Amino acid sequence: MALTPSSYVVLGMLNIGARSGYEIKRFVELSARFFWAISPVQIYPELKRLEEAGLIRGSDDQRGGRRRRLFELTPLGRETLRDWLRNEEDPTVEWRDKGLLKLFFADALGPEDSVELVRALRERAERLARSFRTEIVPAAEATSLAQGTYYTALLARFGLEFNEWIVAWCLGVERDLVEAARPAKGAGKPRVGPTHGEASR
Amino acid sequence: MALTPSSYVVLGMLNIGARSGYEIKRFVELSARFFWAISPVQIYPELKRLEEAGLIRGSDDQRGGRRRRLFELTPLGRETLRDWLRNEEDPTVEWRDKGLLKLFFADALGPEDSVELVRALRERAERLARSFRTEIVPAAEATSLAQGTYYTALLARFGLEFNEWIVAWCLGVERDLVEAARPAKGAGKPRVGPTHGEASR
DNA sequence: TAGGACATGTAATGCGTTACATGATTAT
DNA sequence: ATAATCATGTAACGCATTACATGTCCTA
Repeated sequence: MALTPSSYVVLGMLNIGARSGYEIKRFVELSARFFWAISPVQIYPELKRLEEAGLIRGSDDQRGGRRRRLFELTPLGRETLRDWLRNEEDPTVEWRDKGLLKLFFADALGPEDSVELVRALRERAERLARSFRTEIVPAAEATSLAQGTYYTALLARFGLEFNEWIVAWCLGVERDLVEAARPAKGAGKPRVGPTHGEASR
Repeated sequence: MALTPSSYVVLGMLNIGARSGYEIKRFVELSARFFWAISPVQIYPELKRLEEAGLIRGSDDQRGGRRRRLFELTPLGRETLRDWLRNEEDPTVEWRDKGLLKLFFADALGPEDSVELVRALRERAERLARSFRTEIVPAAEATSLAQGTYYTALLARFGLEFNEWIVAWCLGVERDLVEAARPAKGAGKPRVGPTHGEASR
């Protein structure tokens, strides 16, 4: 059987303490979703496949009328996860950002509308940063503490710092745009050139 | 007819100077690909659809035996693009990064193997930063100059600075990992805690 | 004269999301 | 009582990638 990235998400989540499909879903929502989304519709069939392959072991946990199935990694499953983590295929990235895409085409707009696109991007990053600060980082740190893990919290902080960096970048661009608009008396677009440069470093 | 993000990529690329399907493909490879990938198989049918909808106008350009079709935006097409850029739907992001995903699960590994994951992430970002510096930014600045655009070059610089930020973040983590390994005599994993904190800001 | 860039496609496959469905338990 | 959360799925759809196909022109 061929293992997909989704398989490894499931294996990895079981390894850091998730036990049921539902818990995997919640873990993902609170962390991995930002760099690897996966939905319940993928999780449950995946659990079945992994169990058939002997990588995880499931047991029924009937509490009252509510059924649920608890899983744990088998030694084979743990080794399979570790092998994947260690193997050297180039780690692919796919980034699909409608906000950046719109900004890329912003020359089609006048200055007032285009600065609005930067602002929308910044506000999104501010919202995300806020949710990292108040929800995701604390939850990840709780998990790290409970499970004795390090990278759970590290990646949550990465998400926070990344969004803060985006905010800073947007603010730099917004500053440049108003400055470029001033001397030309609000008329022209800013020209290509040095601009705000090293906003971060 | 319903317009998809791919439709707007095509419209947007025509707006900043691409003329044929092939040129759109090349433009995308040199810029938008990093925040919105799209392949030839999507571009050509899309051109057909947009022409049928009256958003672009195509003409045959037979140079010798080599056929090619040149397109330009119609006024309606340009207005459609501008409307999309101005409308306020939340700009969705999707990030799918196998490197970050692996790092997230790195607790399954020992310290030597897990630092290797950070290094792989950093090296990828370094490669990307290099390709931005030597290829993408120069190409984008040439386009900006030729077409009188601003955001083409801006977004290329964004890609460069973003990858440089990733490199800096990885270096911070790598530093923390070796420091955490030293006092414990190479035995333990680093614990949850303050760590390198504000590597950037 | 062979390889690479130019130029445009078709067909098959697969992956993932959306919408929908079901039922139990806990909190308000 | 009602809503929210727990818990697990099915079915349909659509979008995007992969592999393949074709032919031209230019350069080394």
